[in-house]
Amino acid sequence: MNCGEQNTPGSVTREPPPAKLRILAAAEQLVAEQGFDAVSTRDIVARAQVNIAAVNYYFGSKQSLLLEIFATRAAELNRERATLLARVIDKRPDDVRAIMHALFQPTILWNSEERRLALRFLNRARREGPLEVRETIRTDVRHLYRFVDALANALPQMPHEELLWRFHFALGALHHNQPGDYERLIVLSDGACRPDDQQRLLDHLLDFVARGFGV
Amino acid sequence: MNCGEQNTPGSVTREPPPAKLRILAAAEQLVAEQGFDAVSTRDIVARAQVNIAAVNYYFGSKQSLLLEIFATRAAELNRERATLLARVIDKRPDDVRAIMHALFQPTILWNSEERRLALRFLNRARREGPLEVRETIRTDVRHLYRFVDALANALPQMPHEELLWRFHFALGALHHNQPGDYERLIVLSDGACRPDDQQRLLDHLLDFVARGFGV
DNA sequence: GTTTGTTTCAAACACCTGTTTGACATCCGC
DNA sequence: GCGGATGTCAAACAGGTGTTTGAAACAAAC
Repeated sequence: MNCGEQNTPGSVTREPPPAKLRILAAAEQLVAEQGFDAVSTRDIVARAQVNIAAVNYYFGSKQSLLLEIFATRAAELNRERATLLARVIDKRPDDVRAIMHALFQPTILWNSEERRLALRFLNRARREGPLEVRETIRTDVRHLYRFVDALANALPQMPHEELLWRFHFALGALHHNQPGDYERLIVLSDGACRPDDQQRLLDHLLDFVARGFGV
Repeated sequence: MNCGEQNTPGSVTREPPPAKLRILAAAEQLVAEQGFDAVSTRDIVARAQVNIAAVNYYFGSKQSLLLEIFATRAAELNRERATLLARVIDKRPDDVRAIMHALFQPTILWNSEERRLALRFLNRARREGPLEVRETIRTDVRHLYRFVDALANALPQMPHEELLWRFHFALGALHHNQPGDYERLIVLSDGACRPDDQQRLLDHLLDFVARGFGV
């Protein structure tokens, strides 16, 4: 029997079967590499070595599958950022650069292929994802409020609107460091600037943004 | 007869027939509004009120049609930027903010719906366009060299690599001001920051970037 | 051994995609 | 008038899309 309505037809206490995990991994990797619209259900099941019906059996639809991956990865990222920020607020609450470091570091410094794919998937979702993803990103800004509050605390003399503009531009500078964005920098600098040198990129980015905040 | 090989089967001296122009306009508008992958040939011909075969008759393929729009609009934008830059170099060659103003202004300040759509199309092309578009953008950086040279001239003491990093981040801050990017700013500021107020956005952006350049 | 719930499978479904065809209409130069 | 190039059209093409079906396989429970 199909039970298409349920997302996890298996007993809730038992761990999900390998097939489900393989679908999640395959979908994430393919979307990260090729983009949201370029990946078909058949591409996913081919890589996961699973029958075509498995996607709808386990996730209800292709879209639900991708939304689940997005929700999982976004929560992971926001949790990591919040942890880093809490540490900064505890020790150096007036250090604007340290606050922005907590925001930037988790997306700039990655040390495993799995993490690289997860971040790439998230960025694809932001830009190419279905309307539901975009809407979630647009409205769910709770995790960003923590950073804005921390910045307002560190820069008490700055008008709030001014602070938010600068925070917005800082996010722009951050998000511009994805494949497809930084290639022109490599060409322009004739290879001198290497965005794949993560630590160096992070340093330069934080320098730029801290100056933008006026500190 | 079809003459599928030629892009402009009509006599080259005569102006293109209304049908061709209607296809160009319809394709640009639809892609600007809905994205590269979301628009089908049939969507385009429906809006242009043209038979389905007209796209391939006039442009050879859907992709060629979109590439032609991209090339036209990109050339327009770069020409405008170059004109503004030349004026700045002539009058205030040391004014970093003025140089960046020449780069930003044409994409931030637009005064017609037609122009808004053209800019939106260009941004869609950058992010979602076919590989050929991405490759063109990546390699054709001639128009950016003028700005880098102007900046290097205005900031002779700055190491070139440093300058290029900052230029790169400035482009990131610029490109982040598109629908889909700035919505969170509106939510975060509870409507106080209005990215649709073009002059205000441009001022804040130039403030931020100029500070980022250390001037 | 039978029953029950879960998982897998080949096949098909209905629909959409970009592109092509060949016939028909139109217009211009001669 | 005629011939040939130019434009338009309905129809079909070949292939891809996400999703569904119903039967089979499997495991554990009784």
